[in-house]
Amino acid sequence: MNKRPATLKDVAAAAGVSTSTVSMILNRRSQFKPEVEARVREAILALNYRQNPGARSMVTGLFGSIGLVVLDIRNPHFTNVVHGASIKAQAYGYNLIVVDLKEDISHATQTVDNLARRVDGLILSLRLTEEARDLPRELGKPAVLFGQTLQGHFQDLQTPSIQIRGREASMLLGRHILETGRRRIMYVGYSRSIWNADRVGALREIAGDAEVMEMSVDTQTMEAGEAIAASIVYGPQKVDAIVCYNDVIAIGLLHGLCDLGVRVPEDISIAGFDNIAVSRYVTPSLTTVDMRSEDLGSRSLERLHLAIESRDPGPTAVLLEPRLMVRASTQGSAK
Amino acid sequence: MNKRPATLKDVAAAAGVSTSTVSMILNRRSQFKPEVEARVREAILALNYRQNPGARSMVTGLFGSIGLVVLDIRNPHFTNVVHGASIKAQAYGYNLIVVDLKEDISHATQTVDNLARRVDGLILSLRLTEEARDLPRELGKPAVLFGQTLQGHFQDLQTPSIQIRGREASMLLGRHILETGRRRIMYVGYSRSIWNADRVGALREIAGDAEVMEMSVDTQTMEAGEAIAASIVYGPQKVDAIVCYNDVIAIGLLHGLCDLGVRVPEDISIAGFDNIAVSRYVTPSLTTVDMRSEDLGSRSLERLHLAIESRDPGPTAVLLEPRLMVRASTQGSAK
DNA sequence: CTGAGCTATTGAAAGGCTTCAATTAAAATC
DNA sequence: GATTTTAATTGAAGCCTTTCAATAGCTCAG
Repeated sequence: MNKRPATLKDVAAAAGVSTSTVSMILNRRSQFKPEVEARVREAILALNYRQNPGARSMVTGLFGSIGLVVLDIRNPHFTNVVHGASIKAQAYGYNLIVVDLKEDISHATQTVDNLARRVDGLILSLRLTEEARDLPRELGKPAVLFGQTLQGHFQDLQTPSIQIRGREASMLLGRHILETGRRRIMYVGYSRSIWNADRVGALREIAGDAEVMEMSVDTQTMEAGEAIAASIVYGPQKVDAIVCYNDVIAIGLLHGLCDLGVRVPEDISIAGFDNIAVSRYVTPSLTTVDMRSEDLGSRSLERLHLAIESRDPGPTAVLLEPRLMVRASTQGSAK
Repeated sequence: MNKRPATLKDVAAAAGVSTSTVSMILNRRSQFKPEVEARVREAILALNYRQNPGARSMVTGLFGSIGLVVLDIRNPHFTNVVHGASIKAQAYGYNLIVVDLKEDISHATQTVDNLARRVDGLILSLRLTEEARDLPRELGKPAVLFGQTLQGHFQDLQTPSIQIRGREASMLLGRHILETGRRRIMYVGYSRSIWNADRVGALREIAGDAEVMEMSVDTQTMEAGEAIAASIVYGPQKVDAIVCYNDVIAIGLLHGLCDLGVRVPEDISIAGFDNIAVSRYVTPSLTTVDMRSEDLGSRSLERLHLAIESRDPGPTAVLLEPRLMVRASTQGSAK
């Protein structure tokens, strides 16, 4: 039942040709008599032969796998990135090795370095290059970075990247909030994020006479968002709108506010980033900015595929436009 | 910059020993003079040597990877399974190759068969064995199945499995709903699920004089849940409680009901399965049954690890207990 | 009919690692 | 100090595939 899998040699013997012939046919390297080819294909089927990936990778240096490193797979944003990448990976015939850092970026260099030895290319969160700027170049493997643009960073990257305009995203959201008459905006950031300054900066730039305040949570969880509600409501600063680092935090916070009897959006309006699936289904439905999570994943994989085949490069950095999704949590003017 | 990575031979030369010695040390196969070992380790560090996984796998037949096949990674239930598995994978030093079937089970056999050739073991959704009963045995690789028990199935599996008691889950939820005085229960299933009969059966078994009705949706999305709301509210049958196939559908449906002006839980109470993170954060918060998603993943990987090391078998099927999570969506008696 | 020019096919090497039997060095015994 | 035991180390084979130079088999021009 658990018999040794057939090898190239077995197939060659069965078809009465040399192993080279079989290998050539498998890799479409040259023309063969149709009759020979048919005989070989038949033998392959009969023996249920599959290439031994180890042996193959030893000589070609290729693995047929791509490594995808995400910060936290439970965050639907990253899940969607994985999903997008997975679709394309399947189309191109790659396996996807998913590494979940679980927000612990400290061993990332080590992890990525290890991963690099067993894949044909890597898709990495832009965030990682902040820890180790030269990481992608030291890998010796093609890599693509994905994530949000960061003012003054990532532009000179040698490594190709799929980036989504971060400042535009903030401004889209900020303008919408200002248009609804809000004047005291709280930005709830994620303390370990490198984008906080960018986000707040963009908001302040368009704020005019409105005030933009700032605070942070320590984990990207709904619990963290919920926990912060009281300090906003009972804090010293009056607030009439909240912009959260992402939808996960926003949803937690939204829930926390409602528990405290705050009316959303009448008393305080609230919004997030990412446009995760559930945002439309919380109450009130959450205004957010679609950060193109799935596109980030699929385009990264496409770009990486090109790099692996060493075709093109094409533009090094692809910029994606965020999309504002206005929903109930910011509808209606301030009272 | 992109110089050839160091090989065993390089290390051996640098340390002044044979390649066998280095290999032995790396695989802790026998005792060496501390001094020799130190010299070798130093050389490894100095040359930044890493084993070539291809070459290694060729001779050992091992890959250092595990394949995890899920039905839909965007469903937080499966995301949590991946997360649980990922934690243990990291602990044991495996890479996790995640394959997302995207609910399309038709090519599963092919996909899994391919995957099996490049991993040391597989973690598969129990659901797959329904398509191809002997799949795990034909793989020639250790496998672990995970998912819900199904009356009259999966008990005689030769393959180890981590199963969660499905009927108990339904009964836990059913009893709770009956205790709140509901008498007309609608079960909203997923049309492609093989567990519908089990779920409904379990509910009917404890229903007494209460009525259990049944309908289905075609995709496991919030949209699908939302879309079905009207047909429940305006349908011919009066309903005072809804049990959904999972939280994703339940959340969509909950939203749809609220849009139609139905008061939850006063008019209709609603519950789901899985206990995904967001269930606590929708309004009203959703009663559900925790299906131990993360444990399913982590225990599957632990079990698989044992099988790969060919230690034990231990019990073939591990049964996990579901946990009822009572929240606002079913609180309070029927009006 | 011969030899040149192609084409279809093959032989053999290479790639990096593990393993087992064999060798050498060290330790123990008398 | 010579000999036996035991421990530390190594040589060489083998894993399976790809590739490149080389061969064999044809065709065709002269």
